[in-house]
Amino acid sequence: MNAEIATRKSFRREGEDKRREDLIAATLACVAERGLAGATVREIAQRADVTAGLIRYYFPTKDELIGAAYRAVMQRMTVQASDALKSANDDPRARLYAFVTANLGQPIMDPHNLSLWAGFIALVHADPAMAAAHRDGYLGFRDELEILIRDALRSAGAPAEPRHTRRHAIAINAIIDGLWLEGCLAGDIFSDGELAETGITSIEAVLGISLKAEGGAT
Amino acid sequence: MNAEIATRKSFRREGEDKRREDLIAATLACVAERGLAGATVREIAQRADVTAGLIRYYFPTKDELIGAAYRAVMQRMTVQASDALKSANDDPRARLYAFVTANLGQPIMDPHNLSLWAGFIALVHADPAMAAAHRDGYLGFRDELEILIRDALRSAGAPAEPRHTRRHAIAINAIIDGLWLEGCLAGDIFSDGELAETGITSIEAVLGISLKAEGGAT
DNA sequence: GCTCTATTTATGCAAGCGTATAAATACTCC
DNA sequence: GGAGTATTTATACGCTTGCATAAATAGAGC
Repeated sequence: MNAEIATRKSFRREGEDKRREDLIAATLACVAERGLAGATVREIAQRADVTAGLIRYYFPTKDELIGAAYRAVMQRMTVQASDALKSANDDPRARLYAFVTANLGQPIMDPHNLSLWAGFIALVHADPAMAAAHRDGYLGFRDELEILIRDALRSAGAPAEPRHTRRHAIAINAIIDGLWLEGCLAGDIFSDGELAETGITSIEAVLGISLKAEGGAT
Repeated sequence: MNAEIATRKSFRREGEDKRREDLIAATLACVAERGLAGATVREIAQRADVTAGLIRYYFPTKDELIGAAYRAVMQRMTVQASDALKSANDDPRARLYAFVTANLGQPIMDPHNLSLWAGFIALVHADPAMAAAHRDGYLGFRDELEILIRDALRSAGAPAEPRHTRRHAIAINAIIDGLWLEGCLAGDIFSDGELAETGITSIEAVLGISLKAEGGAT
């Protein structure tokens, strides 16, 4: 040991998966706090308690990290919505009901999620890879929704041919997205559960069926 | 005249309004082409055929220019939607119909508009001034919509008390926003007019009335 | 046509950016 | 416990960014 004052940062080696997750989490935290512009390599590294150079070891370029973060957000929201389905998997109409209310409540309907989402959407236009990632996510969501709708319609004895369910999926996807947007942007001007309730009522009107399970389960 | 090679850029003095408009237009062009990140002071200046320093003469800070551009876009979209109303101002239901289809067609439903919008929305979270600008625009839009809804309901002999129209406005705003989003993001996977048609059908279902004028005008 | 000033150009600066690369170090395996 | 390697740190480079400031000039008013 000599007279050097500055000591080198001590560190632990982490598994590859853990590090990637940490870096993505740090990225999301940065974006949530100061927007996409605030997600600089240095800031992300600092938040992950790591030096900036390490990021490049796991992500060849910053854009790849950003893309990975976007996919992580979308997947997280998808998983959260799917979790809601597991809790109420008996009646098809109850399932659709649960899916809608989950998407229009905490933790999915959150300003941070919107910030992240909007930031990425703004990139979609310029970055083809991001655009592809987005389209996949969107179509995946709509497909899942379309199945829920089809089952709910059938359960209510209503016609559920593809040409109907496709249109319904488009419309109901719009209702969910639109209300989600409103809630994220100005959640404080709505009473608790108002948006979810509005969503359910509107969707019932569009489908022409009730989403309250008649059997009375769950 | 001496041996200097580099000549100073010649220029014309423009009126304040003209310059501001040009700079905003250049900003929008930059954002449209390469996203918000592509809208650098130098790039904007070049597109406006002006040197970078001049921007600061009209906009104290770049953020102010961005904010002005945001307001310009929103206003442009609002005006375009209002223009559609002027063409069909007889029957209240026809007016609502026109308003909806205008918002779900060209030139409002355009990827560029979404890019701009998303970029700004991503900023809203971090910038209170931008947030205020956005909320004003949103509430303005919804208020206009609520009036159209109220008149349409009355015209159809349906109840139109505030507590109903408010809910309807929230829901229908969501439908319009959501479909607008879908169309901007992936307009190519929808047939022409499909989204507008879907919107009308859904809104009719939600309101429980037809939007085709019975009298048969326009 | 001269003067004066608002407008515009030109230049530079300090900060922050993403990326590259070499050195250091924690852990694995024998 | 020693050697080897994958992981991490440290440092620096080249670029771009927004912003500041001084010099130049177009056009209005007399």
